[in-house]
Amino acid sequence: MQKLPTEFMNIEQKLSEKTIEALQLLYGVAVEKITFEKTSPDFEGDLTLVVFPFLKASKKKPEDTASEIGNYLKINVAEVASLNVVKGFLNIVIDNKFWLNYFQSVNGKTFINSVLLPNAPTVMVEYSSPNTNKPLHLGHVRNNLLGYSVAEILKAAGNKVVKTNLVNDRGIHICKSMLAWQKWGAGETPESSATKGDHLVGKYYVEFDKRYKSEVESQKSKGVSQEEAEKQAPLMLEIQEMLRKWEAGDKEVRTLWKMMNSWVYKGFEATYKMLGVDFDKTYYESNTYVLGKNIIEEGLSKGVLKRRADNSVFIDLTADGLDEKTLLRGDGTSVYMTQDLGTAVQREDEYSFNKLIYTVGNEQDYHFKVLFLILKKLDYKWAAGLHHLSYGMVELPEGKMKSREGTVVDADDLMQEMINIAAATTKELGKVEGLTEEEAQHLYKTIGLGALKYYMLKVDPKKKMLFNPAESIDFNGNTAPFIQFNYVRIQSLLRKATERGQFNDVLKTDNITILPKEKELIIKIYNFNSTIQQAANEFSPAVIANYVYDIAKEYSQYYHDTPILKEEQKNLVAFRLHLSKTIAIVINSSMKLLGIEVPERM
RNA sequence: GGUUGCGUAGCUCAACUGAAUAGAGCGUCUGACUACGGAUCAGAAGGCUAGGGGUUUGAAUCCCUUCGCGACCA
Repeated sequence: MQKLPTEFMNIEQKLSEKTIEALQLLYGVAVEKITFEKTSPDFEGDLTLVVFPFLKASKKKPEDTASEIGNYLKINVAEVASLNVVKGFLNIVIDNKFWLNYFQSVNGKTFINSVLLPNAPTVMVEYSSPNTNKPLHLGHVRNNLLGYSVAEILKAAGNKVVKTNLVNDRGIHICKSMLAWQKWGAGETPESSATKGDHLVGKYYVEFDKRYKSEVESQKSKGVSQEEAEKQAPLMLEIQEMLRKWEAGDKEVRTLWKMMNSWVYKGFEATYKMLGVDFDKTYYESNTYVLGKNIIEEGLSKGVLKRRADNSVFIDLTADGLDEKTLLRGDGTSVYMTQDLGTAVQREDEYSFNKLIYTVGNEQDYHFKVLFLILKKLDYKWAAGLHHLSYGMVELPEGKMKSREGTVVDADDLMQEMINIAAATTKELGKVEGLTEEEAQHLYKTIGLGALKYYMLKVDPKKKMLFNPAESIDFNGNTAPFIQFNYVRIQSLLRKATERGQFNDVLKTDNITILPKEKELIIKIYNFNSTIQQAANEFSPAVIANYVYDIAKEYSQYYHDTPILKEEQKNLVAFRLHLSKTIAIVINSSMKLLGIEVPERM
């Protein structure tokens, strides 16, 4: 983390200490902690103390109490330039020199330190978690972007991060595409059909579903009930037989499974690469699904788990407001929960993490609540570091995505679509002049995917969101292209200034009167580190997204009404250029945390 | 039915975890506009924060309740 000048770091604390002193001296109350707030933009000042809580002790009017405390601070804290009192709010103005000094100390520096402390906590972030029977869709996109961004934010906040992916590569749904391919695929491969592997396998999954449904329908027309028809359809019997063979390690089935999965992985790899996400470690359910049974034994011996008459094992969570949860069926087979217990323990053994973050949709809120509670009851002390990063569904303007109605938005198609829109818009605005074809293509990708990523990340993860592609790629408003544009404009400004020789290397801040907007910007820069911390604590890229938009917008206004290069005073021009440059660095760093690239020209 | 999450301008989202007149963007209306790069700028309208009650000096935020939407669990 960037070191702030001690003087600056101390200002809030100094004020806080002196306030405590004042309260003791004036009213004889002992207060442990005082926090200052940022002054509302409508009022003059930088920091604000709310005095309402002290009225009981002072037995005076809010205004008088505020003035008394204020006067004490003015005398005892040198950096206090002036004060004003509005009702119960004491607004403190900090000396301009102070902001300038601060700015000088961060000028042009990178804010995110990539060197970790030796005792940095380890945080594991699991995300993506795809099934190998179909390609990724819009919902996965939100998952991947969230997981990746949260991992980057945690890194920036000083954690050692391990990104993991748990691939669901086994089970009945995987067998479906296998069987369909075997029966009707006629040896089709990704190469022979020029199709991405995951899309090809997905096609057979759909094929199976279609045929199976028609079987069920024909059974029903013979008077069989829905439930019976589903169970007795020949395809269902075949698929179950295939799953049995897979579990028994049947050579033929396993070979088919391996081949089709390898197609899918190749497809996923391309999608991940395009999306810009990656993993340090990939787990496969085919390896982990047997885990967890030993934990059940352990739990039984500890008496935390109990066995029913039918031999199934369960845990009673009714005292915690939850239900009884079965962990092992009567026939000894395990359930999802069993596997997740085993996986968590295995990961702790491998990495001894301080935190483990599961990026999974909010439809699984209950599952994770139960999982974490069981691990706590089993007395694993690391269970306190488990966290479910739960996110809401992505909806489209036309409504919800339903795979059955064919309204699923495919991830690859979506990304291509975004790039196409970006290309069309960019060309229309005449921004590609002088770029080679290759550079132009790269720019479209940067803008298109940036727009997509920003649009999905700017919303609070736990809330459901509406995805509107056209709106996301707007060059104005709260969008990535707007932020990227402001970054690019600064680069252009700096180039021009360098040509004119206005950009001195050494920044001198003597005799500068800073504008209110400049002070605002400096304060925002100052808040960058605490914003990263907040985002890390909340596991929320939205915090960063809103921050970077705010600073870009503020800068945009500043740029518009300040003649940066026209000013006579040389050191003022240099200051404004340095301020611009630092803002560009903040924008770039923030966008990196969101996994978004910024172009140098656009 | 049980559990749980959500409900903020016409629309998409904020509000630093309880503070000042609830903020942006898009859209709408009214005026401006020969800067270093605006796909511009300045103003305006738009809100009983789903409804009701409570706690508090102070509530979009915490508690209770009704309604609406969703998700899980049978």
